[in-house]
Amino acid sequence: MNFDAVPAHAPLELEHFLPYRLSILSNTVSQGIAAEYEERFQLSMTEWRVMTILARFPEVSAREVVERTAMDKVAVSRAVSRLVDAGRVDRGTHDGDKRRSVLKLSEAGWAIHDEVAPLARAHERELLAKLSAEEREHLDRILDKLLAI
Amino acid sequence: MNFDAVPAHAPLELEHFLPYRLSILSNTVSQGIAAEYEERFQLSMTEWRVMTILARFPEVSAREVVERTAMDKVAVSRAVSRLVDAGRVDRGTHDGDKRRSVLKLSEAGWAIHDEVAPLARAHERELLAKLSAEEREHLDRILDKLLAI
DNA sequence: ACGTTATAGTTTCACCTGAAACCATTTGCA
DNA sequence: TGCAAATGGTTTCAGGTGAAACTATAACGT
Repeated sequence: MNFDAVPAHAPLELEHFLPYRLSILSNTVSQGIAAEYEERFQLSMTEWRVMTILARFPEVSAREVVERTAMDKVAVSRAVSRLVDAGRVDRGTHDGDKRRSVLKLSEAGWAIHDEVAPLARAHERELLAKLSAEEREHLDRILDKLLAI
Repeated sequence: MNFDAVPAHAPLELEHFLPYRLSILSNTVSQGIAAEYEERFQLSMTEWRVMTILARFPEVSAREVVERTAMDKVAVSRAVSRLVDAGRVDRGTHDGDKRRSVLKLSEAGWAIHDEVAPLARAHERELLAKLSAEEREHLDRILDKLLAI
């Protein structure tokens, strides 16, 4: 005999559902950091990500930025245009392949980078402060595994 | 004497930067799941999230959905409207407070829920399969800490 | 050498998103 | 009781986003 008046629909429990928890955490963290530099420097998150790539790998093409950020190529194209317009990035053309752009931070771009980078790092430290040293190591290893293709 | 020709700009290493890694992981995972049901059921991720809440907590108001999902109230309002239009959610008015809506899944809504929920769970299992039982426990505890306000 | 195919990057389009303004209703308090 | 403030929800507006189409250039195979 079935005493359940309503069939068991087995609803998802979002608060224990890993993809959902990751989404909440990621949004909270990223928006927390972005909120600081967006207003202060009129800098969007995609623009900032492009800048971090150009800081580490000067003279790359837009395509390499796409590869290194996992961002959409349209998003990168637009972010780069805005950065060039704002005088934060210099865009040249590759010798020998006129399709390719050659991107690097301008002086102004470096100046902003050098202000925002410590700010981002401080946020990360604050987040990691909630964990023990052991947990930080675990998280690092776990993310490595989950992010492996 | 300073032998560094260029000042040390200390660029961020995105691939080791926690907020960035979380963002990549979260997007990959969520989009992987959403890709399956979006086309098959014309169901957006926000709509699906609203449905999971209504599955677990029948007869809630839109405001409660907002509270439980950490989604924007505009996004919830629109998702609910689409779900009502599609006949997947029934929207009534609260007795004694005509501002409040009373939302619940319709028969059609439940039918879709019962197809998508196992699919979502399967994706989560697949993701967690990359980890050992111990790592899964660690991740759970770590997320608890990081998500605590 | 030359036409097909591939690649770098931009534009278009259709949609999603959040902040702010807005409307209706309810609550709180003088 | 009556009026200001708060609340639930929707609409508006000003972006941001990705898929697909497009342009320009380069690479490849015959």
